[in-house]
Amino acid sequence: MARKAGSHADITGPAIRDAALRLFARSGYAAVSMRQIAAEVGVGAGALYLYTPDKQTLLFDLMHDHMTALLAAWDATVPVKGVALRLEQFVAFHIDFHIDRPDAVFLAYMELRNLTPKNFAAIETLRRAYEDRLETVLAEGQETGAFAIEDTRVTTMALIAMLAGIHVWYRDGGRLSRTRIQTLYRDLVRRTVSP
Amino acid sequence: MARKAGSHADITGPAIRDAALRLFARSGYAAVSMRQIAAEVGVGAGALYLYTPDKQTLLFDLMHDHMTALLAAWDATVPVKGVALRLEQFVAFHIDFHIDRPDAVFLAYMELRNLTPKNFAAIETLRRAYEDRLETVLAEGQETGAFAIEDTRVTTMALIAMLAGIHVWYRDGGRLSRTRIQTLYRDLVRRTVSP
DNA sequence: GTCTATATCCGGATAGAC
DNA sequence: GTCTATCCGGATATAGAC
Repeated sequence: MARKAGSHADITGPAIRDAALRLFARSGYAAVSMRQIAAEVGVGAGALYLYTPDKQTLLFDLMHDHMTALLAAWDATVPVKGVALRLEQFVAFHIDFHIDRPDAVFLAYMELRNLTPKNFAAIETLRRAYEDRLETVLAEGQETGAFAIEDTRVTTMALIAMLAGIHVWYRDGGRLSRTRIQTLYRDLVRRTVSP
Repeated sequence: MARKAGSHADITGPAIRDAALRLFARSGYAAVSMRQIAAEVGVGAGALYLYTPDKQTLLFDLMHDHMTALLAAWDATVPVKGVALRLEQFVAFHIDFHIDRPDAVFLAYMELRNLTPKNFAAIETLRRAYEDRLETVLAEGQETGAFAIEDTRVTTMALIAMLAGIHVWYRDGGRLSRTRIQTLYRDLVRRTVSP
């Protein structure tokens, strides 16, 4: 995303990304026009192209930044001792990270088909890397006998899907607090893998 | 969907729906044009409007028919005795129904935001009704002591999400047969609710 | 029942003034 | 750095011929 030095660049650039993220998440990439994004930011449509070469790149950058931030955040956690606790740490981490970024999460799995093939491949690689983080934990627990898992890959996908499903119904200020949700899902996951 | 009597109506009408379903699932509602659908069917774009008043209604009809078929199919199952077996029946049913209709499944949860508010409400009601079918089974098992569930609603959403996630990675002729998948998920679900 | 032609509008992206 | 004006293509939906 090319960015020229100068007056409002530091404000307008992030504002464009924020607006695009919000609008893409709400209405879908294909249904949102560059004019809408510009209007939300308060600039003319032409000004957007000072910050992004095109609409596709704007989408890709949003998704790419989200996925790399997700991976970096998990890799920056301090592993707790014991694979069972490490799994619980993953669950709590995942819920925290995703509840804080509902729009980016929405994009990351709803707009894959609006990426060009090359961009799609890049995001898929990152997504697969995140799945592998969980699968690594499950495989370790399986080897040590801490877990009893029939098929590691299927269990990985099942748990990721279960956790990802939270965003469908979660609302700030709803019936369940974030901590309560983390407790409930920690227990669901634990039961799924415990011997 | 208005339909005039006459020569090719019985062929073209379903052909339009088939093409629209396939294209919407592949590229997304907003990214597919009426011209594309018409070309896929082999008619001019204008001819589509003999079978649907507009693009939105075409989308809604596809989603609505899928959801009502889903509910009808479940309600038509002969309940097995015992709530634990009934839950296993739900898992096998869900997997069968959804694996057979990948495109419709995709639409039903990816294109919700492209529905008008009124159409959205109608589909949401049906979706909620399906969730309630599962929740009813879980609640019954909880009451009889057959299951040990901390929060029935959360467990319902967690299991639905887990099952829905299959479509993300399932491929015909892949590593796992349908029966194998049903067995694996049956066990995952069983562990999630068993006392 | 379908086609061709068209009305009308809106999309992404660019050029040049300020 | 942003605005205004614009190019150009393609969208939905309709009208009238066959």
